[in-house]
Formats: sequence, structure tokens, C-alpha cells
Amino acid sequence: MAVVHALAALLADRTRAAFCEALLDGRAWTAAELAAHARVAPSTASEHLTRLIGGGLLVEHRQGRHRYVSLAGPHVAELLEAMTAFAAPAQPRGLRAASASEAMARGRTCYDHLAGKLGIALKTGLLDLGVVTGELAITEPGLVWLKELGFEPSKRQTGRACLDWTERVPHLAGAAGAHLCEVFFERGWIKRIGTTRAVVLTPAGADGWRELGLK
Amino acid sequence: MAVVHALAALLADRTRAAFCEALLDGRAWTAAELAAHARVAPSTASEHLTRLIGGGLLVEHRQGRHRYVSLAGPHVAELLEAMTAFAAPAQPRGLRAASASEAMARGRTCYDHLAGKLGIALKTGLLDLGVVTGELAITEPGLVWLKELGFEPSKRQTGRACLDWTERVPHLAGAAGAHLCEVFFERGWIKRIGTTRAVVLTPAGADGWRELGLK
DNA sequence: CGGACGTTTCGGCGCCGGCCGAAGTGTTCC
DNA sequence: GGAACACTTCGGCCGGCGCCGAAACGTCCG
Repeated sequence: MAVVHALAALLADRTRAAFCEALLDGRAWTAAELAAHARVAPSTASEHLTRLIGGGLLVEHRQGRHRYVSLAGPHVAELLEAMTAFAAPAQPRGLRAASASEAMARGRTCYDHLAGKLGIALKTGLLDLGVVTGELAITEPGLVWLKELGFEPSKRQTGRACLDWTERVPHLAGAAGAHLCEVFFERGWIKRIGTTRAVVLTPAGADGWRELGLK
Repeated sequence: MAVVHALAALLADRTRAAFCEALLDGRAWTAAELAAHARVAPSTASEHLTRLIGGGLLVEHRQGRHRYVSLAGPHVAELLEAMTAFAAPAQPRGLRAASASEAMARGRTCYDHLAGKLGIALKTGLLDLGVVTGELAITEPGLVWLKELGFEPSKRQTGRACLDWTERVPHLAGAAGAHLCEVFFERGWIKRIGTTRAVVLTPAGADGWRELGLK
């Protein structure tokens, strides 16, 4: 009893329950994204997240000025599924969530650059071409290569490592990563799936990548 | 989201959680008994019971001027055990709490079947005898074995897994688990410790188990 | 029929907790 | 360095909920 009521109290709030339900897709969300999703102020979301993390339901991963949160593990998802199943006997939402999560792992945008398997494929391709170093700094030949794609150096750091949440390895961020992502969108090489952050490589994109010597 | 928070809210209150935990022994309690157990006024208990019944967690059985309530079914017990298992590593403080917790870990009823070390011993014994499979389904020879103990199949699922929150492995629930527990009580092989859920194997029980080829 | 008892309904009280905005911290971008 | 941005901390407000006691209802028993 002493424990059940504390756990239940965490999920007894509409907003916190909405957070958990959103996170059931397996992705990591930022605090602001969750706040907007649940229509509460950022300050409110911040407090809720602290409580959920303290209760062991969520884990956080701080990166720069962002606070990513995700479910603490499969056991949390299972508990939530069990409770949902109890309250709402039949709902085919497991399948949709699973496929959505899979699409997200395949490729997605990470702010302004590419992430997921697609982002990692881009990074390894650029590494093979000698455009970037292992630490994801841009080489001198790499800068020439980028300029051919319309890149103009700015004050913003050109090459930068960003930890990929699903792949657990760094991918390319910074001005170069953002520019490549932008170019790929412009050329129709990648496109978003619905309104989510998931993106997919188009047939034209596969051709384009080969032309550039990627993949 | 919309459903989980409503279910969680029912269990988020100390008093209601205490009611449910008390009812985990599988018996029906009167409103006054629960009120005394949780140390609240009868009026308070009455309101809580109405909410729990409305939420589908409990069922009531009115008899004269008494209002008997019990868990709405095994699925409720399983949900409660799952939630307890999640918030688990609760280390008891104080000798009394420790010994009570220890007795509970050694053997207890989980709604209508056995749990704790005793429940796990039963499961492994049945597994050795070939009565149940590793997934806790009843085998054909197992059904014969059960019928010799007076078991009659019903519409209720015969063998079923229920996660044991102290042992972290599944034990036997379902109609078969309930029947065995009932038989053990009838034969005086197990008995309750005081009025708690904790049960202990009697000397006669130890003999009986050996006769059955258990343990 | 009257009294005892289990339960329920109804006010009323107090407090916890969710919410927001404002101000502050730390990071990124230019 | 300064501006923009994500997030956090802090007061303060407000609604909801759990609690109780008093009174009403229904049942059982003598």
C-alpha cells in the first residue's frame, strides 16, 4: 500500500499521464515539446518531469540547453500498457506506436540536422569521403566539398557532434549538419512522415546520395 | 492518458490503496472492517468504496445491513501486484516491519492463490511433476493430477502466470492456483498468520506436499 | 414497536497540489 | 559581448479532495 499509492499518485495527474503516454512511442522528448503537447507552461512541465524522474518512471539526458526525457525502460511501458488495458479493454494502439517508433529510429530530424539510422549513415559516409574527422570536425577538403553544395561558413560552429538517441553514437550537427539537412529537403531527397520528426529517404534521395559518393 | 490517470487517481489515495491491499487476501470485507483497518471514519470509508466500485476495482455484495466488498477479480490483483513490483525495492525499517515483511515474502495469498517463496516452491514442484509448463499452462497429465485433488475445469482460465513481487518470477494463478490454495487451507496444510495475508506451511502441510511429490 | 447497529448523505473545514507568470541560470548563436 | 532560447526556481492563486461529525436511512433483534 505504502508504495502503490506513491506510484499511482505520479500517474494520477492528467498532465503527467499525458507526458507518459506521449513517451510511450519510445522517443526522447524535450521538456518544451512535452509542455506544448500537454498545453501547460514550461515551468509546470519542468516540475512534473522532476517528479516523474524522481519516481523512476522517466530518465533524463541533458544535452546543451535541452533536457531530453524518455521512459526509464521497457518495464515502464509494460506497466502503462497494463494499466491502459485495464481501464480501456480494447485498443489497437500498440501497433501504431510500434510502427511510429520504428520509423523514427530509421530517420528523423534532430532540431535542424539528421539523426537516426539515416543520420548515422550520413556520418559514416562523410567519414569515408574524408569530409569530417572522427570527432566530427570538418576537414579542409571537406569544406570545399560542402561549398560545392552551397554551404557558406558562418560564425556558427561548422562541425559538431551530437549524441544520437536511438543509435547511441554521435552524428553530425552544427552548421554543416544543418545545411546538409536543408539541402536534402530542398532537393526532395528526404521528406517528413506526416507531421512527425520522422523522415524517410526518397528514391531520388538514394540516387543523389550515390552521386555524392555517400552510402 | 485519459484513462490511465483516472485509474491511477483511484489508487493514489493512501486510504483507498490500503483498502485494496487489505482485499488482496481474496476475502470479502465489510465497510466497517475496512474503515477500522485504515483508521478512518465509516462515512469516509463509504465514499471511498463507492469510488472504487465505480472504477471497477471492487465489487460489492449487500447482505442485510452489511456491505461486503472484494476485489473485482484476479485481474485486479495482478494489476496491484504489478504496480507493487514496480515500486519494489522497498526496504522495511524497524524490526516489526522487517519480520512482517519477511513472513510475507516467505508465503502469502495473492487474491486466491499462493505467492512468495511458498508460491514459487509450488510452481517449481508442479513444473518438476509435469503438471504445468514453463509458461504455467496446465498439461494434459497435469489436468488428471488436478482432478484427483477435486479440481473441476470451469470457464475461468485454468493455468495463468502472475508476477510475484517479492520473488520477481511468475507463480501459478488462475483456477488451478486458486483450487490448490483452497485445498491446502481445507486440509490444514497452510494457515494464515494472524489476520494478515501471510501464510505458513504447517507440519502436516510439509508431509502432504511430500506425499504429492512436491518440494 | 423501540433500540442498537451498519451504512449513507450532507455541510463544512483544511490542506495539498497543479497552475501560471516573473525572474534567474546556463547554453547557443551571431 | 549581446541577443535568443531552453529550462528552472519561486510566489501566489485557486480548485479539488480527503477528512470528520451530525443526522438520516435501513436492517436486525428482543
